[in-house]
Amino acid sequence: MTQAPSTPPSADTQDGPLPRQRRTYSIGELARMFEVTTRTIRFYEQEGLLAPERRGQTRIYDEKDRVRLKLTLRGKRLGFSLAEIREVVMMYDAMPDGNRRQLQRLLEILANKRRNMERQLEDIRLMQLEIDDVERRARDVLDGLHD
Amino acid sequence: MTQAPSTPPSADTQDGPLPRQRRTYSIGELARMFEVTTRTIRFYEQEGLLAPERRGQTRIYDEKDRVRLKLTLRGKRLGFSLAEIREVVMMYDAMPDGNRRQLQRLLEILANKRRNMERQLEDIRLMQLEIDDVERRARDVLDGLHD
DNA sequence: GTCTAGCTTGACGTTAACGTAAAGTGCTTG
DNA sequence: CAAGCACTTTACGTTAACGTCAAGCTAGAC
Repeated sequence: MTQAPSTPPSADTQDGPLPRQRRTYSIGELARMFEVTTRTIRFYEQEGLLAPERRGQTRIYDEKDRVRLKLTLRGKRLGFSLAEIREVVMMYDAMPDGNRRQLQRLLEILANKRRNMERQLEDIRLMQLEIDDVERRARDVLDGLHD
Repeated sequence: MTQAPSTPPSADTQDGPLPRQRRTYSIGELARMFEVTTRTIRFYEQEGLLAPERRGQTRIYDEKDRVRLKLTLRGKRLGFSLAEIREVVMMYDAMPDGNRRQLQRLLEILANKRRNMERQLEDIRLMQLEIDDVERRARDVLDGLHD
């Protein structure tokens, strides 16, 4: 429950115009931030989705890591497996020097995900209609129950 | 691969205005229809999501069962657990004589699912933007690769 | 110092959602 | 009637995604 930023002032010399966005996070911070456990975050690293630096033994996460975690969790909420997410993330990272086949494969995957999401959109639309219907009926029954 | 409706003509007497929608399905038909295995369908029954009639030992599915399976699979695609789906489905079935607390609970669950789906919609929107971005970059790199 | 909070690795446990194999039943088709 | 196919039950196996200890390191607070 205690919130303490991982980098307290530390009264260093040199606090000029430091690269503004160079903030870092501890594993616990990220865990609270996204409401997952530290175990989860370490597991994602083990699965190749994150690769934080180390200060000695301790993991240090930067902005890029945070974004990756965010995207990963979003992917999860949409039902993608960690393996799928990793595939895209890794290809994205290797993009600048990716060869043609890799890039073509990436485009395929993206097209797939797009189709997947189109379907999900449709599913959501339909499911919302169903829910509307069920709710309406439930309310009707409730109204009929004026004791 | 062979498709044969479960109720071949059977050359019975009496083929007048039979209750038009009284069609039934075998487990294999449903499986092919929704591209799941029969194991899956039996599993759903075991989990209380389906309750087909029996002709002897064999399961006979009617239109209502088919719809249930459809809704179940849609729910799955949206990331709901079988337990969640069952809860809604069972309450829906028990509705006419459901007591007030049950119905209130149902409304809660529905509100929850609604929130869930709102979030999914947002996730999809964001994810689509990400994908657009990644795809654009991939294409840029590909274009730069004119050998 | 020593105490605490938060970090580490390692390893086994757990749950959901099926897969898969074995062995038997029942219809219909040549 | 024998073959074949779709169906049945039983039961153990599998995979993903973590949970849950255990045991130990480390940096700052008192």
